[in-house]
Amino acid sequence: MSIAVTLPDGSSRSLEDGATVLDLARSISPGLAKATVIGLVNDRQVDVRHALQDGDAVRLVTDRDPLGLETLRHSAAHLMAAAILEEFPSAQLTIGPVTDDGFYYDIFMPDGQTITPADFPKIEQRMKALAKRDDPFVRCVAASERDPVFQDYQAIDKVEGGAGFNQFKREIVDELKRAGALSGEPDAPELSFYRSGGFIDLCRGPHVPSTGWLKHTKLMKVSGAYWRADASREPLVRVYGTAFFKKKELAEYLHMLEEAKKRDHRVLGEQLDLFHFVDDAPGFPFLHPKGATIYNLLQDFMRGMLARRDYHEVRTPLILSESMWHRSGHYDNYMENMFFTRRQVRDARAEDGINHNAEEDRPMAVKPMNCPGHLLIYKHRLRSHNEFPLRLAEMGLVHRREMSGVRHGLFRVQAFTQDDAHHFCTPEQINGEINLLIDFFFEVYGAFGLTDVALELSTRPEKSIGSDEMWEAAESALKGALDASGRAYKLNPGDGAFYGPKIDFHIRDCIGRTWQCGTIQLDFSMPGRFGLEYVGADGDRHTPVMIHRACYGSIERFFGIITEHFAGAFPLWLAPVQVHVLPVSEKHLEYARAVQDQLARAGLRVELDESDERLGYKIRRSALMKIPYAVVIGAKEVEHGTINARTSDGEELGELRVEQFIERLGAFTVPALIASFAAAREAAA
RNA sequence: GCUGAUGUGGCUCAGCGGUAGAGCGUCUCCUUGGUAAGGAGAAGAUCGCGGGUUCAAAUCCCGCCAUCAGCUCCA
Repeated sequence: MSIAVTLPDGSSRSLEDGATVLDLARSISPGLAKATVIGLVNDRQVDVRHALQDGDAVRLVTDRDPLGLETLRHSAAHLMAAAILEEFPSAQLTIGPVTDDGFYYDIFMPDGQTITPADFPKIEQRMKALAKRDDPFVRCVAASERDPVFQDYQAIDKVEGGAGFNQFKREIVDELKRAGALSGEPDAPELSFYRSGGFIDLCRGPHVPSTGWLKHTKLMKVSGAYWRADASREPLVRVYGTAFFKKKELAEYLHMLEEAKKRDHRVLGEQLDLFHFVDDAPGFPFLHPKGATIYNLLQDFMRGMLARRDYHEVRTPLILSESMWHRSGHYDNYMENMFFTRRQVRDARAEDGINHNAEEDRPMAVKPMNCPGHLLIYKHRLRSHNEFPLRLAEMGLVHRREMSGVRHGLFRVQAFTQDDAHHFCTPEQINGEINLLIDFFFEVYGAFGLTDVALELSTRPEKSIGSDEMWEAAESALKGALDASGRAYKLNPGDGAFYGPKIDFHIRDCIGRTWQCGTIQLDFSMPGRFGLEYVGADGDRHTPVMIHRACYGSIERFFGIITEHFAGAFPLWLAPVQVHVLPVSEKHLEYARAVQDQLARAGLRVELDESDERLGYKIRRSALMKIPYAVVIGAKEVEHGTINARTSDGEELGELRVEQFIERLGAFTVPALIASFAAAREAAA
């Protein structure tokens, strides 16, 4: 007797009757058998010991699969729960799910007991011992509450001194029973338990084959939580941990967290005097001179890139009438995130002399997006297809209300500048525009050394405007352009903008974190709502297609991202101060001023340290401010008419003439940088 | 929005019922110095905001605001 199963590539494999997922992996290769965490059988997750049936479609999930890592972490949550029960026998387990970067287990601690990070070493010790035993995770399905497994389970997770087991698991079991578990019906949900060594937990599964897989775990922190996330219910202790397949991966993750802490742009923003926030303007950054320099350079660079691609820059108002936002659909879809104006009128009859509810004949709202403004510019006169593709760009300042608790430095603010643009074109031109944009964006990110960029295609969300046909056409247009570009992309169903599907650009920084920056959104809806038209070659009027796009996304946020990416040591062209002139003593000030002048005339941003400090101190201060070059001026330099340069990380360039120094710097202005790109492209072509 | 923590000179923090402290930064003076911290002195604070308790509140209680960490659910 044998059975046949199919694999994702469509091939079929025959196996002995009763063969398991693991047997299937073994039949392919021993390496695969070792790496297989779980199986996906007919789209259902199962343990490797699950017996296959004839005709099953099987995918083997390995340690390289995100789902494999999720499974590992779920199993690690069990391991931690077992260790915690050993350490705190009266603890009652509730739920222990996986999160983005690890797992947690919510635990009820009776009698005012608690778990703190001070308990972590003991718990981790026990987890290590349990992992070392390499106990298999065994799935057991209970047929009834009298089932021995159920009885065993109750013996472990019981309320100390009490008869039954804990009320939380009881609730879950009762819910499952209501859903039909233990009913004996053929399609009833199973009431399953997982046994590993002496520990049993109620669990849907699946799990890694054995606890030996769980050697690389770490407890991270504790926080409070409530049962069922309901503040009126029992408070629980939530213990967080993380787990990886390999020791190296865990070490890298911990190192990344440490690095991220060191690079925190909010801290660097203070240290490097870039920006700050004040309580009375929550989520509204104040850019200091140095921060504003970087912000302006980011804009300059983008403008340079736009100039080579036939964009027309515009400026549109911050505030438009509310009716405009009704028409655009923002009012209905985005109201909670918008700022509205309110008219205040002096009124002697009012209690405080002000009428706060003065009637507004034209209520106004602050723009959360720039598109309506651009639509109005388009609409100002009749357009012809000969102008297409028409690309309107704007460094547009938008305001968006954010729920309290989500603001975060420059990453999540309430006012930010989008490097926004809208392309108006014919349906036939979509493909070309999308491809232009993809290359464009890659070139921009490359200028910051951000070369690891992933694309995602997001489709229609629940809350959306426009007909089914429109969405279908828009989605297939984007997909077609992406396929034609030959670049890999991931599908992200239901995550599009309310007016159209989009392509998002996720960039990976130098410590491995990813950030969504660029976006290209196709919109078949807004032009119609605003009555946009163009005269086609046929002399008839048509509705144009509109593409919304931003490359940095938010300049403020991008600023934050590169601050962390470079750890504050910005590349020369972006450094707010590029050269720091440090005279050894007052006696060399005059010559130092001449050097400063010469460097500034060459287009460098130069600062002269006139303070009455010793050289060592000036160098230290210069290096801490991460100014790329320090130029030392002493008696020798004055005499020779030279300078003595060093970099912020201590590399000495030695004594040289100012012209020689400047020559060595390469492209340090935005125009020079952009010209170097053009030269590189020509060389490649 | 929810949970927990925090809010003291420009910055980082100590003080936690009894006259507001330190370090860094700033300013002044001395020093004229060669590649990551010379010395001395001074200025600088309605202790987040508003109420309350107390003879007395930065300190205790309540509310609000802001910040930080996390969460926004089926084993």
